[in-house]
Amino acid sequence: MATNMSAKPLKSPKAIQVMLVDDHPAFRKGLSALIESEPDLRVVAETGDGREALQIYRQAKPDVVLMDLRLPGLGGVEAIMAIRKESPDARFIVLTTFDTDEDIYRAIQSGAKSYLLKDTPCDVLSQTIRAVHAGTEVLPPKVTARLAARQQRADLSKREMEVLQFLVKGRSNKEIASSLFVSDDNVKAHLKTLFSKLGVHDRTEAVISALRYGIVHLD
Amino acid sequence: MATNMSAKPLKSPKAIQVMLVDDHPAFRKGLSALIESEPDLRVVAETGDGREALQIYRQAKPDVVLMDLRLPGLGGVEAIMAIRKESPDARFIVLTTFDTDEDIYRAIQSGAKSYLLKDTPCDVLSQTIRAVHAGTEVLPPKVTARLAARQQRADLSKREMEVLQFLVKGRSNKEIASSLFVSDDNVKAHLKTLFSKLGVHDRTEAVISALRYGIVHLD
DNA sequence: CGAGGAATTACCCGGCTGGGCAAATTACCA
DNA sequence: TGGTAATTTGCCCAGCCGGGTAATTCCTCG
Repeated sequence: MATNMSAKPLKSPKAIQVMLVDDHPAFRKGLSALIESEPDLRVVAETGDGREALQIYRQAKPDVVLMDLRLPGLGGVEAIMAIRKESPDARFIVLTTFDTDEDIYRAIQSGAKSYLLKDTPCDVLSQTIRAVHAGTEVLPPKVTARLAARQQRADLSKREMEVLQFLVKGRSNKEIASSLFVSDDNVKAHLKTLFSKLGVHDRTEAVISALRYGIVHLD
Repeated sequence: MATNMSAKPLKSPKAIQVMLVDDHPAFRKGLSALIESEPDLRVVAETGDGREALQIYRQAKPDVVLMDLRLPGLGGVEAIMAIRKESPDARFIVLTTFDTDEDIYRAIQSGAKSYLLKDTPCDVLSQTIRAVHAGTEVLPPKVTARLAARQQRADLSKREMEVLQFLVKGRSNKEIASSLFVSDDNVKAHLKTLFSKLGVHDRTEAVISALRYGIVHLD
């Protein structure tokens, strides 16, 4: 605790520069404490807002970004894509509570190098930061399994996604048809392919699996 | 930072004793740092497991418990009830990511004195700990609103709940009927009252609102 | 340029679903 | 003990839903 009475810097100038993006202040505080307690790691920026993350990244130019997925302002995946558009070499670790197939898939698609759940032990966290900084991808077995499961599933077409959005709002075929300015039968046609892609037999099951997979959300 | 070189204790012996129950190590670390930075607050115990919470409470006898809801081992509400059975005066602050009507309702029913979301600012957190220790109930406006909304809704009967459980599994009327050893028509009868209580017109909408309200979950 | 996938519409049909109406039994509370 | 709520079964019926089959247009990729 009291080993740093002299004027020399607490951190090596070559410490890995970490940025935190998470909307839970206390969680950020915990991550900070954790990271700062490692001699070779350093927190150089943090925010709880997705949109703000982009600006702050520009200023701080961190080596590694710890990013939550559900954020006010801009989603984590969108934030990653926005930052990578300007800085393709940016390295991201997604750190979140959510572990659906689709969340994981989209995060990796967007360029995240690792995907960890928030119940990850502290030592694994710091190790992952070092690994990702060194260029390694770090994916826990469960995450890899989910990713594989996702890739088994057929992608939904654009129209099928639209229909699915209405399904999780509880809309009937007629309502969906008139919202999309198409015929009743057309909605039924899309539902048929949607059901087979999701491996279900009716709309209620479709909503349930879509929510389970994380393809759509309730909010 | 360096004001504590002497041998006198860092904390007043009368500091409020706080216990943390949350399965995110880093979040707990953040809460600890936050609480320990207040002279009148002190973390005396922590765990990430619901079942363990009971034993640890017995040993530590904290003044206030910060409790998450989704926990391995035993749910937060169940843990609160178990502890209050032995120690009716125990004071709980629920601190969670979930904010459904039903989660809030059950937490308050179980005897929690406050309900905060994890994105709560740090200063509000410490203030709430002091307030709850002093015997005050602390409920943010949004939480109060949800609680009021919950009380508007009619309670579901035991049987209606059972039927609802099957609905969120995607079961058909026939399947539900044979699982419950009742007639087809009986399931339809329960669905009728269920729909009217939830304010919906079909099973898909019923599943959606039940999930929204937090009456049932997907896992 | 041809093949294939996406989007669209159409028809038929059996079955499940949801609404309305009625009634008997049980159980618990006032 | 009387009333209220929960649980149960039954019947009728209109309508939405899901499966099968088919054909057209458009766009893209090889």
